[in-house]
Amino acid sequence: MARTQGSRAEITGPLVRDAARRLFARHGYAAVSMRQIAAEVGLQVGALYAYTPDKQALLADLLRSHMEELLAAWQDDPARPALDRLQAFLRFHIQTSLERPEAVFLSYMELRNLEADNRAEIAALRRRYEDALEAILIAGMTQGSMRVPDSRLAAMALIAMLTGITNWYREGGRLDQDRVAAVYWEMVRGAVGA
Amino acid sequence: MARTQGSRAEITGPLVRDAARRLFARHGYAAVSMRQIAAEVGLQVGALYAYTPDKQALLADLLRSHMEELLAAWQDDPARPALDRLQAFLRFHIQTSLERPEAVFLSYMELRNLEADNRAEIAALRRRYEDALEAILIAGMTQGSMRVPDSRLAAMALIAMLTGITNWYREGGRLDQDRVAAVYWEMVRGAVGA
DNA sequence: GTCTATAAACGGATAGAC
DNA sequence: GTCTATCCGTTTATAGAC
Repeated sequence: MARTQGSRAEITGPLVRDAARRLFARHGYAAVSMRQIAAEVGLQVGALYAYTPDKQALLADLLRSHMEELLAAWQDDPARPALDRLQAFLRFHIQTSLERPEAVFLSYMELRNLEADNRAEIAALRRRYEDALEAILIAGMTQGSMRVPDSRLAAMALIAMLTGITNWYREGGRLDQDRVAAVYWEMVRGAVGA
Repeated sequence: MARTQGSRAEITGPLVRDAARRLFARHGYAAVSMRQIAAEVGLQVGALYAYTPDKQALLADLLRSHMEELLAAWQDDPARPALDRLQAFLRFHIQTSLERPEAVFLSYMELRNLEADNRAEIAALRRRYEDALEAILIAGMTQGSMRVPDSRLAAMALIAMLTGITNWYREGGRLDQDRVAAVYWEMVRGAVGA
């Protein structure tokens, strides 16, 4: 039989992280107090420190786990045609971004509020993600199915373009996710000279 | 002969705004204290309140004046070919973004820290800027020189893509501003089906 | 316009009881 | 694991002297 307290802890931990993610994304890391996070979960401040050593570690955990999940979820097959891989990347990026818009926003916006070593770690993870896209573009040029003036800049441009969707997309809006992906795919295909 | 105090005020005001812009962009609005801003300018805290009623108004002023300068500086000529207008927009957006990366960053990142009425005002200005780009895309489709699947989404996609440059561009880096503009222009042309 | 001093609230984090 | 209580530094903003 499950221990009451143990079971509670397994639930409370994720709740604390969910609340922190939501509040940090909405108001900014510095603007959110530990008291606000506690209130959102239904705890008193002191109890939060059973789940994180301090506020900074809470933010670093959110960013690190987001990037690690992203990298683990992305499945590429270098044997496939580059254009197919690019379309798969586009769908993957749009879907995960719209599933977790708060984590995406945080990862791009709150890097500056991390201490140097935490920041370097997250930046390296993000760089691996950018490299995954650039590898596809390089393959496309080698295969002759794409033509981009600079693979590094093209990767940065495409990620910025796709991530920007989270700034305006609203569930139940004019276009659903599939339609958005189709529209962006047409533009991306053109941008890479396909 | 100029009054010492009057002359000082005309200089101090902009200095306060410059310091606030720099610090807000670097650390985030909520993370920056009025004391830090004062120290940056060489004042004591109390003196800041001669230039702004409060911290919130200081941020709102920065965002509003940035957007208004942007809109005032953008000179379009609807009589020209749409592709030329689009290239002019691209050059304009890249140049102004790289000239004032801090203001650009603030305008996109700190909207959430404005009170509702201030936020609505800035959002409306930003919307006008997006509309200026969309108008060019619509003209391009009418003229038959462009083909985009959705003019609104295309405008949002292009602005996100171009603004993203501020995230990685470094003066004296691998590519200078003209080269960056040329690379992006090739991608943008493709994206709009030209 | 700028200073010093201060009010009043809020920040992160910890201690000890249960 | 959670609560209450508290420490102590910092925050925005204001008052009054110069």
